[in-house]
Amino acid sequence: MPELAEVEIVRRALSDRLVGQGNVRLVIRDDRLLKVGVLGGAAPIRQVRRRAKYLVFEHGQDCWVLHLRMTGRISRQEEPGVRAVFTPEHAEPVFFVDRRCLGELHVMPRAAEDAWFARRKLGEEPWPSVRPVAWWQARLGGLRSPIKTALMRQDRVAGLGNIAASEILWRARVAPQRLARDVEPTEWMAISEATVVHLDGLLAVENAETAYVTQGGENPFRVYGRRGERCPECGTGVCRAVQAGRASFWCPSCQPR
DNA sequence: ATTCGTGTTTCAAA
DNA sequence: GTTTGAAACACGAA
Repeated sequence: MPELAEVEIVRRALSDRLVGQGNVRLVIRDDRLLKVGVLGGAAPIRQVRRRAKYLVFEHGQDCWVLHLRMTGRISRQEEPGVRAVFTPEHAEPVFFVDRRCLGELHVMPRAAEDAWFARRKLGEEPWPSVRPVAWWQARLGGLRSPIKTALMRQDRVAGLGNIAASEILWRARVAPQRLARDVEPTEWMAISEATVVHLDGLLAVENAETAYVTQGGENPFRVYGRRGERCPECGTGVCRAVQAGRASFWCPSCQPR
């Protein structure tokens, strides 16, 4: 479940295992992973950065942009679904696992990175620092769409996905159906703080170790995926509805419309 | 045995 | 501007 926090966890893990470990080669096993560009040979990886949910590797003169999409993750072990393998000269290999094969790798000269991201039109990041109310109002305040849908607008605020949207609104006590333009300043503040609390919490719990084993654990979320279960705050049954084609979860008592 | 739903983002089309 | 559906893909659950 590549939430923003998990992408950051993966970034840290890959940075630890690939930077300063001599020449690194990326061996692609499934050609569908490489969408654009030609993969170079062995070269050092200078750094691993994150932009929204994209990972950016500086590899020699090239730049690798990797997106985990829905099921991409890393592993230290050989296992079914391995699509590529990072092989550093002086460290153990790291396996990129992606059961659904929706992950994407784009290879380009480093000079082309800015233009590549400019085409994606990504908004600014709402994390790790708490953004002021005016920041949210300027980006989402005028939208006529529901706040839950607005939070996922990558061109306005980059990095919040379907899970995060439900979780943040639950913490902020704002109903997902409320229109973004109707959200009050105090509610924007709550959303802003909830964003940081939510992501910091995931980051603290899912340390670099668990990032290697994201499957099989218990649902770490408050309302996401918990239709019918009791709200951890008040005990009311959690509701589920589809908004813009995506499942939303909320507590009708804590988040009145 | 089919069909449905699934964390991502980007399109086209209504 | 907003919303919807589809697409990329594989697989477990209903």
